[in-house]
Amino acid sequence: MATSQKHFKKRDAILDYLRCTTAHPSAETIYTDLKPQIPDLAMGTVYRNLTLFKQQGLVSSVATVSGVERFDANTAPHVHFICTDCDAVIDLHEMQIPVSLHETAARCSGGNVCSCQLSFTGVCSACTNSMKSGETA
Amino acid sequence: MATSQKHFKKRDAILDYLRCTTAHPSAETIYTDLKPQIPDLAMGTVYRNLTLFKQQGLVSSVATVSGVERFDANTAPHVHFICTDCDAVIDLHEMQIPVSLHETAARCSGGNVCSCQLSFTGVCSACTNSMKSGETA
DNA sequence: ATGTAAATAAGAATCATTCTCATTTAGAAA
DNA sequence: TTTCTAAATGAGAATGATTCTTATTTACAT
Repeated sequence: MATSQKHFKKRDAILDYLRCTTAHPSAETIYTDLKPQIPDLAMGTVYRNLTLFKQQGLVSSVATVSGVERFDANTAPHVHFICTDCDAVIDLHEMQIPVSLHETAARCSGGNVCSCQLSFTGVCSACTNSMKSGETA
Repeated sequence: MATSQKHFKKRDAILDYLRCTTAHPSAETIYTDLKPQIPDLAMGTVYRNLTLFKQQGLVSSVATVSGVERFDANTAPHVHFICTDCDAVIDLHEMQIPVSLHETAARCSGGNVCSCQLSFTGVCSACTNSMKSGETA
């Protein structure tokens, strides 16, 4: 369980779900996937806890894809690839964001930098391949 | 005027507005700012043309800040600073996105990369200063 | 047992965005 | 100049994601 033992069943389930996936799910995906195990889960609970996790720094919002916010329990800065075809948000593990960028940004902006996002948009390998083999959209 | 001379008065006004600002406005800001000059402008027209511009590659969506999409007529890849306090989206001109990153992303993802976004989140210099001098939020 | 404060369910409310459809417009054709 | 046509638009309805409200439930402390 993620936090204490008190009355945080749903909260813990949501955080655990996020910690066990690299799919960068939306609130609705989290809800849909947890609903069978937790039949009395409500969408409001998912949103409320996601907001809380963001405030606590346990979860970050990595992108808004097709108007839908996507979440990640991996709050370390890392690089994402966003597919415009299937809306997948994929980690690019091999790529690193140079720490120096952070400092440069702070200097250039004159403000306080607290996070950084680098993302590439395009068509993922799966979609590229299915297009080649002529599947219907 | 931005395109031809036909019946694109509103369209051209929207594109010109975007080309003359570095504020990365939302659809609503565009609407509000143009409304005095173009009293019969409708929100639908702003959204419709923004969608068109995106398809044409004339404008890109640079971020979603507090649930609102922000637009930029500068489609060259560049770095942004997003203020969590005042929702400003500010260009960091001095910073460059290395072209090599693009190629690395294509290789790592195995897909086709078509655009890239690097943004830093934090509190901008203006907000940092007004906090120091103790203004009310 | 009872009280209390936090967590939740349910659904209403909000807000950004998209859609529909009737109207207007600019240019082409007659 | 009229008429025609296709694209652009205005107005407002519809949609969909997210937030809010309120009553209820829960877990723990008393």
